[in-house]
Amino acid sequence: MTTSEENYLKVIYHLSNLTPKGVNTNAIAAMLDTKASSVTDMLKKLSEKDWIHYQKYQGVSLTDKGKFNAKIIVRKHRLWEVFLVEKLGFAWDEVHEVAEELEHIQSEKLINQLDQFLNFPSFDPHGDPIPNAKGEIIKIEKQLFSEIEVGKTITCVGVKDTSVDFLQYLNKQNISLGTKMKVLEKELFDGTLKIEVNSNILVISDKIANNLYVK
Amino acid sequence: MTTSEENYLKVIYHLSNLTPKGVNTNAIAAMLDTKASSVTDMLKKLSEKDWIHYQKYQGVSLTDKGKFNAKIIVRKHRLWEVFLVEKLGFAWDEVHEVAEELEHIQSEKLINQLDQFLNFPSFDPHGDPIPNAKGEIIKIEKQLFSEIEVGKTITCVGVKDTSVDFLQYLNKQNISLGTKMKVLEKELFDGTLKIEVNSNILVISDKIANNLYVK
DNA sequence: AAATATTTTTAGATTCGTCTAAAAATTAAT
DNA sequence: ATTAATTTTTAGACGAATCTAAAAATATTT
Repeated sequence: MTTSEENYLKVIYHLSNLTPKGVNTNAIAAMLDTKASSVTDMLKKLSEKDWIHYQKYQGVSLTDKGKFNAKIIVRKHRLWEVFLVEKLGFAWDEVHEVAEELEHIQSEKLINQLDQFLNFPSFDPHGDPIPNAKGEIIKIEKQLFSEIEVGKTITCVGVKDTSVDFLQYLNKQNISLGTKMKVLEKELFDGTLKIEVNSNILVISDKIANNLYVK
Repeated sequence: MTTSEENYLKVIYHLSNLTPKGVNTNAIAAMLDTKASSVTDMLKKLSEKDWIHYQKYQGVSLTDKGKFNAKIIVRKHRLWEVFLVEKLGFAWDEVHEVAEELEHIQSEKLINQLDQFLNFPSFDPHGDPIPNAKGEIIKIEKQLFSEIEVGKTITCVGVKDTSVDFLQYLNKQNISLGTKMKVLEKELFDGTLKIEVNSNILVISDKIANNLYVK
């Protein structure tokens, strides 16, 4: 499996979890920062290898084989992220790019030993669950912060957007996994929230609240 | 720098340490398991980038820039090998292939943090020295086992050949880094040695003795 | 020093993943 | 239900890294 093929599988996997029906060519192209025509070419190849169901103009979905492969790539990505943060002292906003490279290293033994070395972590530094060697993922109930009622106190358990900009914004506000936050006010007009974090009052936008998972 | 370019630099670096003059096209091709014509193509590219001195038919040598790059790749390779053995429980005959992939991950921070995490090791699991971040390598005096006189007791400090076959032969004979060995007899005709290892008597061929570094 | 063998380079082709531009199919709007 | 807009696919090309086959340069042998 080439690096390029792996990247396509991973993107289709992530998009499948958002789009119940088939995944669009254009959506894949946008995620991979490539052209729709390149995507079509690759879809044919992935279909040949029986990793996706593909019918012209109808969008794609992963086969069982393809889904398993995708999960293993996600597993590798997230385990490496844990390694970088826990063992090498990286910040959560520094790991993505390096993990994008490390996830393509081909060695089952490597990844399973790494898993053991890290004590079989269940979540990566952004709160996303790590598939086990069989591709199984534990599902945790979590809500978007934007859905929480006024007066409730919740704990941050994940981020939806994992971009450097967003993560650094959270750093600046001292929000990280495990941070407790109380919703003080919610603006009906634009969804802006006034919240209490670490005994400070903070105003966060609708967009921020829509990218924070809490419990 | 592409993976392919890195592999060429690394091979030229290793061959330069054996061949004082220019490195041959054919030698590079043999090491990379490719064709001489492919090598010529790449040499032109490396020369363009000022990583090698190249004149048609004259063999090549690394520029200062090229040599530094090569040493950083060697540094990465050997640090990853240490990681695999020390942290993930790999045997010394299992690390090469995986390290060949890991050495191409592009992140200065990654490799320097890894170095620190491993406590700035000086040698890899095969006894080869690890260049520091500046590309400096400590040189240790060591001899080939084949050059040791009868009656002397020495310690294994490295292997010249790092192939799986050779390393597994050493495993079988319980020879590893740090193993003490005494030369009991040396056959003049073919260089065969009779030695004492871990209170056992062992006969090793000339070829074995020529691939073991001792002190 | 000429003939032979070896090494290296060139020329042209191939595969992979990508691109642009244009055509075809699908979806949305009037 | 046409027309218009969008999405997707096809056709043809390109750069990177490789290959084969043949030509050119260098090295070796007699």
